[in-house]
Amino acid sequence: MDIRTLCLGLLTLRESSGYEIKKAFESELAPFYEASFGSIYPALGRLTEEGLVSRTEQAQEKRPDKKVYRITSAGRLAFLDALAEPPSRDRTRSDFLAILLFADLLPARHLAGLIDERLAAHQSAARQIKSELAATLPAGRRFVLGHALALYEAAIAYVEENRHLVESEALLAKAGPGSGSGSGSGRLTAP
Amino acid sequence: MDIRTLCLGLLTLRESSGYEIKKAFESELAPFYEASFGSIYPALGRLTEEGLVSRTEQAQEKRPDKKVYRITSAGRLAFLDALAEPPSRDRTRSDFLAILLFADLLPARHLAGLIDERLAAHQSAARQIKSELAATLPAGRRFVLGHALALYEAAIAYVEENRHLVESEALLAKAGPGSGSGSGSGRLTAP
DNA sequence: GAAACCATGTAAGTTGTTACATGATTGG
DNA sequence: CCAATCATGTAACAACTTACATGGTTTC
Repeated sequence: MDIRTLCLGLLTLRESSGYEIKKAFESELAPFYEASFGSIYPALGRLTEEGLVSRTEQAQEKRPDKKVYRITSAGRLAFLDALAEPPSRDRTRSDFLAILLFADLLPARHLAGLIDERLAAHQSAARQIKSELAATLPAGRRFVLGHALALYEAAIAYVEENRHLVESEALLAKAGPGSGSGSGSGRLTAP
Repeated sequence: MDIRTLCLGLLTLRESSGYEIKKAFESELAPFYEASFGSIYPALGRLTEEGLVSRTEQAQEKRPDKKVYRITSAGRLAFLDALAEPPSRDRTRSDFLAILLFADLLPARHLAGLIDERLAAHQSAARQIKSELAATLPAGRRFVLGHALALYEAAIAYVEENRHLVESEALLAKAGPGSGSGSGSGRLTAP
């Protein structure tokens, strides 16, 4: 799903300026999409040309005119079509995991620092989602926020329980065959 | 971390042809990176020019010469430098979650189909990771595989427990305020 | 007999980011 | 007083992907 389509989708929720669309990417669509102004403004321009959104300008003193975009009925239909398409599979890129794959090339204290930072970041993200979940929310939003929270919490738990795998110098070269550890909870090898 | 650097990293594990690097992306670096031939071959060419890898050609009958790449000591140093850089934050894009955010625009049976497919895909991915974890593995690889497994399992559990949020027509318009549901386990609202 | 695997590479195209250009207002 | 917020846009650049080009071999 490209930025253009996502802008259209966000405009089904409420009318917005480009600036507000950016913020919507950072709340509604975080943490599973992001977009910069450099892609949002051209996308809104194209949607306007295509008649999928309409634009009204609100003059403002001492600021550039605010341009408010509203989705048109053609836009709604187009967005429904896009939603009906089979979703392409998730794509993730994680420097953190790439680095940890090569853990044996790095000193344990460096890894410990990286892991501490990651845990702190995830804990703060989880806390923020929890506070958002306290409000009344549309079902889709609630589902998606809860999903993000569940993944953050799983990642935190996993990293806390298994960081010893990459932090013990003695174990860096190799680890014994897994004891199965069926359900992903608990340590993957003895400490 | 760009494809070029990741190729270099994979070559610290073993010497490989471009074709084998592609497969390594699909095993070692899955599911948190991917790359096509169109980026791998040029990356290997550039690394060779820069002296970070060496290339030897193995003539083969009835096939293009196989070109085997080996990392050089300059290459090892360069990769260590890259690993020491602070990791950029994870970026995920998920059409599935984007679609679910707009669940109220879609019929419940369509959503049910999407969710069934996602569960099947995640279950199969989890099964495959479990079988890989049965072998003896370097610590970094084990950590990273276990991480992927933990996230798949958390996603499966969450979706199974909360799909009712988006599948009950009656609840589509809005959901009540959360009962907190502190630790992400359990349902977010009553069924 | 079709699909997947082996094996390399290029060119064109997509999609997006970063930096540039500009500048007032508000909150800590 | 410094950072963040509000507000829009363009141009240059980066990084990939897809499709094209080629073709034997192995497995179901």
